[in-house]
Amino acid sequence: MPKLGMEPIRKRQLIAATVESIHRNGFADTTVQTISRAAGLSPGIIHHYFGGKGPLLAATMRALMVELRSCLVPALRRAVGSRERIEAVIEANFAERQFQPQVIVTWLAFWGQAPHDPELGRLQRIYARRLESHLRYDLRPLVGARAPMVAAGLAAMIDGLWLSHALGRPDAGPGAARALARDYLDRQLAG
Amino acid sequence: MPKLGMEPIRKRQLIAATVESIHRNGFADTTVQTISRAAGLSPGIIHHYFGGKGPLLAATMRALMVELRSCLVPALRRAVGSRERIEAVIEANFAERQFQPQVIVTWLAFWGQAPHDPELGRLQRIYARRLESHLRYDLRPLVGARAPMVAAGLAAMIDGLWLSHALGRPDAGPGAARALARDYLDRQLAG
Amino acid sequence: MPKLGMEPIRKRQLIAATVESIHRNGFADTTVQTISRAAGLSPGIIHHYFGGKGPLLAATMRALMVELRSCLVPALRRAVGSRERIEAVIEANFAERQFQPQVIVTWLAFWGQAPHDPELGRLQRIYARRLESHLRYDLRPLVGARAPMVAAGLAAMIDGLWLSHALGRPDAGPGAARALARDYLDRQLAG
Amino acid sequence: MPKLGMEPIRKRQLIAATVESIHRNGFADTTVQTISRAAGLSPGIIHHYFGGKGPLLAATMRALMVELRSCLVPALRRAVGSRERIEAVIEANFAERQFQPQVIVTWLAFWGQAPHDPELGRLQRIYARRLESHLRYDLRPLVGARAPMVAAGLAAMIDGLWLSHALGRPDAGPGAARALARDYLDRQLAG
DNA sequence: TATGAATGAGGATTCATTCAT
DNA sequence: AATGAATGAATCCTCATTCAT
Repeated sequence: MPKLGMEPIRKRQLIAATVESIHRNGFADTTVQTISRAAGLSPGIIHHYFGGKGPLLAATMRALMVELRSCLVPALRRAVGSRERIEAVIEANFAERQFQPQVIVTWLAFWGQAPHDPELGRLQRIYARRLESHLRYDLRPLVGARAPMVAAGLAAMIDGLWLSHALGRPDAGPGAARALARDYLDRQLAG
Repeated sequence: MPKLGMEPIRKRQLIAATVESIHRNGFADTTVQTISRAAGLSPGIIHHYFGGKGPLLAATMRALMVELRSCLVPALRRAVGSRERIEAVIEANFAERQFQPQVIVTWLAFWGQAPHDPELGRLQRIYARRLESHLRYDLRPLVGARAPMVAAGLAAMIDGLWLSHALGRPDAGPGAARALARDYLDRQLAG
Repeated sequence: MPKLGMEPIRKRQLIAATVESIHRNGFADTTVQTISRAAGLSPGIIHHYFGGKGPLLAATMRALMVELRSCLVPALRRAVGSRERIEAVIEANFAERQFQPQVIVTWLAFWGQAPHDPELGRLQRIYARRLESHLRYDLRPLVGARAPMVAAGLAAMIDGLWLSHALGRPDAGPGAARALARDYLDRQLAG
Repeated sequence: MPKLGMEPIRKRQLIAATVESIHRNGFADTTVQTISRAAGLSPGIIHHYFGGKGPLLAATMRALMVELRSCLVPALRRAVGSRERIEAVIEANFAERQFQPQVIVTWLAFWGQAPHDPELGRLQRIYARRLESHLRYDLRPLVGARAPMVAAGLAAMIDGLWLSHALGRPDAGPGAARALARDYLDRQLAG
């Protein structure tokens, strides 16, 4: 008798194991074996549930995006003005879960791979477009025509701070990162 | 006597081919074959001159660092004040050669791999330390105690703009990038 | 659930194929491919079950030793006196299975490789020590202080006859070999 | 201007280097590179003088045979009777130069390879035939019809003692080996 | 004469994937 | 549902060999 309802459990397990393996071994050295071992399951299971390594990687990136959104959406709902909404975006990006090395390294890996994998590229473009359109939309009432430029700058700042954190640079902890991003925003809104 | 003095020529060729292959195929799909094919040489030659794929990758990262420095050093010499020196750093990082997708993607790939490869990690730490110490040194007379923070912010900004460019985001061309970085600096120095 | 219990079957198959390949191709030209082809299996299976070529070679040598012992032990049990025990050693070494060119050539190959491979060297030393200590122990009551010397001579004789057989010399068939070894023993015990 | 008369010098150098490399690295791990490095020359030189690795190996085995003969022939000339001639054979086989591990290991390697290489096989058969015909010829007047058997036994004894020495067994030094071989002869002639 | 350059076939090994159970 | 068995293509690397100089 087959156990029922295992699918969502196993899928979550395997996605978590993928993040874990990319963090531990790097993207280039992440194999079906390292993932399944990290999940405590057999290699065959990946094909059973995802149909291959590629689809699992794509599913993992999608899961990362969903998670980021699940941090962002409630914060956006609570925010009352344009500025608060932009700050909510910053907060979400530097929320504890998003700012773990595990997660950042995985984002970094997917960014590196995105130009060479159609599905990952598609997801990455969706993420980028969403982030900038959010920012631009809310920056418009605050900085007018400079909105696209400030949005680009803030997006770059956020990603750059992620990168600094992933690379283990000094002064790149969650607190400092948030402060630097807010400081950037403050100065843009001031002038 | 055989053809002599091929070593530096071949080494340069193979390093260029490595950058090319990482750009075209991604780091994870860059193999001894893709590199040697890009160089128009046989796979064996990589071991002849570098002793393996790993050393070639490290040599490529070193070459990238040397190139960046060769953009930076003369610009720093020409600069007369602290501010001019910081602007020289920005200029060098967004100079034409450094801002090619080929080069940026390669940097990105190495950053992703650095945490899992001792030699690449060493090189990456050297690069990060140099950049920030340059910035901090010259920011000190301009922003005083805020120097470390501004240095971290500017470094993140530079890397974030590289990343935006590598990921093909809009408004992330060389001109826009330079403008955003300079704008960041201006606002930090303004107060 | 997959096919279970294949491991011992496959291991025996691969060890037999190793002996076969060394016999057919020589040690230096025995590759993972020649072995797996002789076993009618794929090259990957060797790493699946043994973890590599080296461990398979060591396992093969161990299997040869086990086989030789399995000829020797019951014969020793049946033997009632010192002399009978020594004759049992001779019998075992020239038993049909041990005296096949396949097996002898494999021993010869391992002897040649033993000085350059720690694990094979270890096994070879175990074999040599066991043989001589058996012989010495049983020769002591028969030839007294000359036991070590006679043991060394008899061991050399046995190996030399193996070698002659492996090299296809005339008068080195199983019968002749046994007769020569027994003759050596007789003459040593006589005087 | 080409240096003249280098051929015999280089050939001797390369043959010595082959023996050295087989001793140090084993036959299976002896490559054109290990040989040329041991000779302090470039890899290309082997093809220049021998036309390849195979011919060099054959030349090395031939050189070993010539050396053994050069020990044997003068000793045979000095010998006055059948028994002295047989003892001369024993002496030659255990002469200092022939009983070096370097040399024995090389013989062992060639024996292992001989069944799979026509040229090495041919040489090995010549060696074996010569040794036994020498022994048989001189044993005839001493042991009559038993000559072939005693010749086979003595040949096996000699090779077995070589093997023992190569494998580093105790009581297998040059002195002990010679004593064991002579003892074998004595007892055969006695009865 | 002798070399280092260069090759490409073949080495061991790893990998994603398939499959019977 | 989930596994271990098994594969064969692809990986990095080594090798004997060729060649221009």
